[in-house]
Amino acid sequence: MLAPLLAHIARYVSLTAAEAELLEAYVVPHTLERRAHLLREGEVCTATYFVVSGCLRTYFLTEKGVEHTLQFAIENWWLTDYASLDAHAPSAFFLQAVEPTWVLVLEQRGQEELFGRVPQLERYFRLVLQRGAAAAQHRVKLLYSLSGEARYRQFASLFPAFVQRVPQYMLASYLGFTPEFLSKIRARMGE
Amino acid sequence: MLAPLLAHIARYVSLTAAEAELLEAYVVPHTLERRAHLLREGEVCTATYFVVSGCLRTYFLTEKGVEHTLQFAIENWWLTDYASLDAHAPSAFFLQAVEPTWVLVLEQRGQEELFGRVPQLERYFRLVLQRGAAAAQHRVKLLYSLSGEARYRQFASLFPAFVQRVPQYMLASYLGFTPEFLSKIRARMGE
DNA sequence: CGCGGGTTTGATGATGCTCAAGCCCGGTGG
DNA sequence: CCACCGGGCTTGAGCATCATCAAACCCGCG
Repeated sequence: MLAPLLAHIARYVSLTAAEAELLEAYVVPHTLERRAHLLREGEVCTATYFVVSGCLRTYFLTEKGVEHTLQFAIENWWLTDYASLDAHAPSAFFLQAVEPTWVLVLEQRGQEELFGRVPQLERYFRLVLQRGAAAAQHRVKLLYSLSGEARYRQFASLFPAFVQRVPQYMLASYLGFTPEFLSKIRARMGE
Repeated sequence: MLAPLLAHIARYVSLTAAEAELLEAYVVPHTLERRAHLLREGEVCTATYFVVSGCLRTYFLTEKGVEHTLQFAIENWWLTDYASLDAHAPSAFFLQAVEPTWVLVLEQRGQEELFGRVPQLERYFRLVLQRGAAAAQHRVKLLYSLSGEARYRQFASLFPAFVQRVPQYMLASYLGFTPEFLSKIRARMGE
């Protein structure tokens, strides 16, 4: 069932019933357990993933083995490693399910053909990427303008539910500091 | 003359001569003096800009008046504020020429019509955005995995010419630290 | 019950900021 | 042609933020 994807697409462009059916041939549903990986460092990324329910993240490891989360993707977000996808090169990142997650898989292979047949989809993905670019700019702006503690406060007030869903160490690594420091922030906020 | 843009487009998709001519009607050349602005905080962004020669940057100001550079765009890069463009909302950013710069202006208005007539352009911009998404991920990875000094060393070794072209305070604000600190790094590297 | 991953707590210290002063150098006006 | 700006770069002292390391703790799960 790809109804959630069709609903999301409809926010940006309109497809005919025939076009929607065409799309169906290119998209495969897949379920993931908590902590399951879609991609590991060194592998070549061959698909983009649409989150129907649950949550994915992109992270990488430093030489010392420390995790850093680059991105979370919740319902209605697409996630992939574009650098690896484009260049057919080994990825520097991991793609992982944060919790039990239901995704739709769109393989890169054959995608150009699909877009040739359904040009509205090419527009849809352009708009999705545009939204992603805006989000990335906003992300860097936050990293640069706020202190670690202020970033946490803002994030927690914007997405209180999400803070509950995600392990603290992932959140810390997303916000750009250590789990120990996050713990100290929370202690200060508690009193 | 939009030959440089056509050359760049040809790297990704192929246009017929008629399509290239169509594009010409939508693109306006514009020259900018050093430090001239294309967009200021609070204004609504209505176009995307292609750098033919020179250099643009996106920056913003904190409440204390400190500048932070989010992005540089040199030859063959597109730059805009997608958040403002999409939502027709006041921008949080400034777009500015770092040096005398020659840009091509593609107004948002009428763009959908253009893409309707030349679907290959929609693909081109999707691919440009994909490349931008990859660059944004890489950027955050660098911010998270390297110290300030290491970021400067890496940047200087990758783009030695660019370090010459740009004022140090802009570079510092792009790399995520203060001009004073950059000065101290350089002093240490000198000896 | 015990194990183990995740979180907490505390001591110590490095990284990079703030503030303030001086300096270098290109541009402008007298 | 020189004097004087003034913006940008440099230098230094003191300090805040946040990392590191290590130990204890908590709690769900086998």
